[in-house]
Amino acid sequence: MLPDDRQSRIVLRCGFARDRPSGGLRYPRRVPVRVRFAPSPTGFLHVGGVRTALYNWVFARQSNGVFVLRIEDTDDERNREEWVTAIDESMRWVGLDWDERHRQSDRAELHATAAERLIASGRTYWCDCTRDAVDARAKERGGPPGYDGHCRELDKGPGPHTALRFRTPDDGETVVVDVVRGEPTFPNASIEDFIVVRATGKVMFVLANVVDDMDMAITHVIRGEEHLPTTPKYLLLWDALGGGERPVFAHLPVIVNEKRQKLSKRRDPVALELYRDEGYLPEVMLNFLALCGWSPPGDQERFTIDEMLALFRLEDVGKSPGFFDVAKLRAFNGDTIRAMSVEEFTDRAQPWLTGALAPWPADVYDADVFAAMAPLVQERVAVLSEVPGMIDFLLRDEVTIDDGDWEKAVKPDGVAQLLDELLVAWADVTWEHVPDEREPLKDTLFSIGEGLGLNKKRTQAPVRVAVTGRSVGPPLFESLVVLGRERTLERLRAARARL
RNA sequence: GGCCCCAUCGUCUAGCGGCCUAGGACACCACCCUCUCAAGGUGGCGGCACGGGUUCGAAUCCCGUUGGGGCUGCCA
Repeated sequence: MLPDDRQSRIVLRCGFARDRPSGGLRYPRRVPVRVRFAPSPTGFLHVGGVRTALYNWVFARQSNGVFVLRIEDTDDERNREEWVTAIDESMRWVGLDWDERHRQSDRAELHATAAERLIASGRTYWCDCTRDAVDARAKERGGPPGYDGHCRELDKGPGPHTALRFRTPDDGETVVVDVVRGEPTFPNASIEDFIVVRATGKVMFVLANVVDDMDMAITHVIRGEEHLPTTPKYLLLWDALGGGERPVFAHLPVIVNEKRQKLSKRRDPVALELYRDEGYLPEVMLNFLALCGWSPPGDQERFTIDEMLALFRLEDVGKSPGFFDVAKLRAFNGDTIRAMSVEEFTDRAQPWLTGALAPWPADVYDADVFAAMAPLVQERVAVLSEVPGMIDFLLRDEVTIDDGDWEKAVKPDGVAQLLDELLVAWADVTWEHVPDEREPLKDTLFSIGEGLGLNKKRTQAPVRVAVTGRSVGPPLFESLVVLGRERTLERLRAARARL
């Protein structure tokens, strides 16, 4: 949390990144804080992006700063309007609200003006080398790939197939002041003369980025680590455009898959909406994503957004890549579901029961049936999309019997007789099950099983499979009471006939 | 290839020179509970990549090695 001196609304002195006696990274803490999350609408919002957005959002909120959502939609080839909507929806779903929202495509004029200023400054030159020519020359001289400065002194003017390059310094170095990484330093000689304006006249990503950050008075650039290598270019442009005090950077560790590679939209299941539809809870996603790169002091792992607001410090963000561990996410989600009141659980499961995500036609659902089963279902699901599968045998007229389960549970010797006796006994037993008190259903079943030398597991298994279709599910006797005597006996008879 | 980044149980992490015989969580295993599956309870397995320094003392600081990753587009 920022101290009270934020009120001064001026640029503050440097502070210590950590309260360690041995000192630490010094970085300016400017106020008022203005941060931005800048996704490009080339696909759904992915979990790594949400993590970045979250850190930005928290950082802004805890210092009374401004959180800017900037849609970087300057790549006509890949942008789609529907993805813009998807980003907004995803952001809303997890509750990350923005104070300002901009479309980079609306700002082309500003970018063009900046490009002109760059040209006027003499720091750029025109180049009409094709990619192939650049590669060919690199290959020829046997040097590293990349642009060789071919057109530097050729004094070419703008024209078709001609792009504008920024002339990088030949010596010196550019250091990035980074709250999480220290001060990565790049020799300027290793930075090639990069393109800032395409032959089409459109400015490139770095330039647009710099111009917008400058114009929006961004104080802290919090983004993925993959942007670190382009940061020196950013800084060179920032200075060339006279941006004044540079923003402070925080390059967040990448999130990787099980193969330790950066999460990719193409090969990994990373769309936030995927998790939403599967029944992961937004607060759990946020908690889990917060942990991808940061952890509160001590052993605490579960926290609310308010707790995170109180505890989060950018300088405590870790440096090493983190694996997106869905198993752990599931565990978190299950715990959170179990911690809910039954009312809340019922409420939040509705999309999968009666909404667009429900696996059955609207008239199949019966709220009374669900109400009777809810507490039992609640402690058995890890994600909400598993809810309908727990009770479908109670709602549908037909049960689909799992072949594997049938073989294992119903085929064994003695089951036929078990079913025969059960059909008789359950025909007039009191149809109720009150654990620890009256358990007529249970008692009759197990005494028949016992008489046939079947243990409890083997006794309940065939009944479960005959009635529910599967060998796993919610507690049997409670389910039977909801199902009712007639339908239960009907299914038992069907199973007996099938044997 | 070049530049940059990273390195504690299988995974995510705590650790900020002595509280470390390295703590927690997820996963896994065993047992208990039990009508199945879960949940819950108890216990267990399991780690400071390697090599040099610095220091009375290093998981912690420095250097190197190795390993992993990112970037290297007229994409963002």
